[in-house]
Amino acid sequence: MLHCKESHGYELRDGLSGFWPSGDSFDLSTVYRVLRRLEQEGYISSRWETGSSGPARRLYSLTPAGDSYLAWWVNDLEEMEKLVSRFMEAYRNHMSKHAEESES
Amino acid sequence: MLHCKESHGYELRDGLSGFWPSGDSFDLSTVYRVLRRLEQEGYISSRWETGSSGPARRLYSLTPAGDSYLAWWVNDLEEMEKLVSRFMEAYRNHMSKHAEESES
DNA sequence: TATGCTATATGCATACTGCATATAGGTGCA
DNA sequence: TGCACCTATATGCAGTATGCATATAGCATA
Repeated sequence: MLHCKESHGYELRDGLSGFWPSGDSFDLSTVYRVLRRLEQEGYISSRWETGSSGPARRLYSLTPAGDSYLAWWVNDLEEMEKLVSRFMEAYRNHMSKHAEESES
Repeated sequence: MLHCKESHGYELRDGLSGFWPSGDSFDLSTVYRVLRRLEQEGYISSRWETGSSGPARRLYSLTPAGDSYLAWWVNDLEEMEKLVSRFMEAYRNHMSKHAEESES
């Protein structure tokens, strides 16, 4: 999301909700803590926005290091996807054999 | 794996390694602790096997509750797979648009 | 002026992880 | 026999992540 545009914690949580089933999402405190950690590690940077309506917002944006980190992270997630699909294949394979044995 | 046949911690770790990339797998202590927890929760049960070669083994097998739990767990994992693939689609979509904009 | 929404932040108890370490039986070999 | 090594289970500890509760505060609107 930060690769698309700079944003703040509250808004990011709302955006994340779209990926979750039936409304539940990250706890807000987790979102803020992840943002703090990513900033400490240099992957994102923040500035305060006071002009808009409502209380002040801490706007985060991706740094070049964050850009690289995102690419690495997505790659890692793809590895995890493969791992899960290897398991699912083994599981379905075993279960169908198991069903055949029960039949006979 | 326990749905296939009863087994012990050391062996389960070896079996798990097959799913991981390039040899790395769960830490053994994690395996043992997960087994203990699953037994406490009633999803698996154990018995000691002393007859075979080497030190005594604690053989675990799936209980009926564990069977149901496995089905639930796989279903949950499928939900997670969908979540990840929703993200990956959004990510690739955004990245390809981003590349187009850089071109023009 | 009081209620509620937006927004950020911290405290706390609980839980999981990796790494190190303890323990102990068995196996092979000099 | 003695010793090194492998199998097997288990615990301690520090670091880290999580959910829930709570604090704080600005702004909107009735």
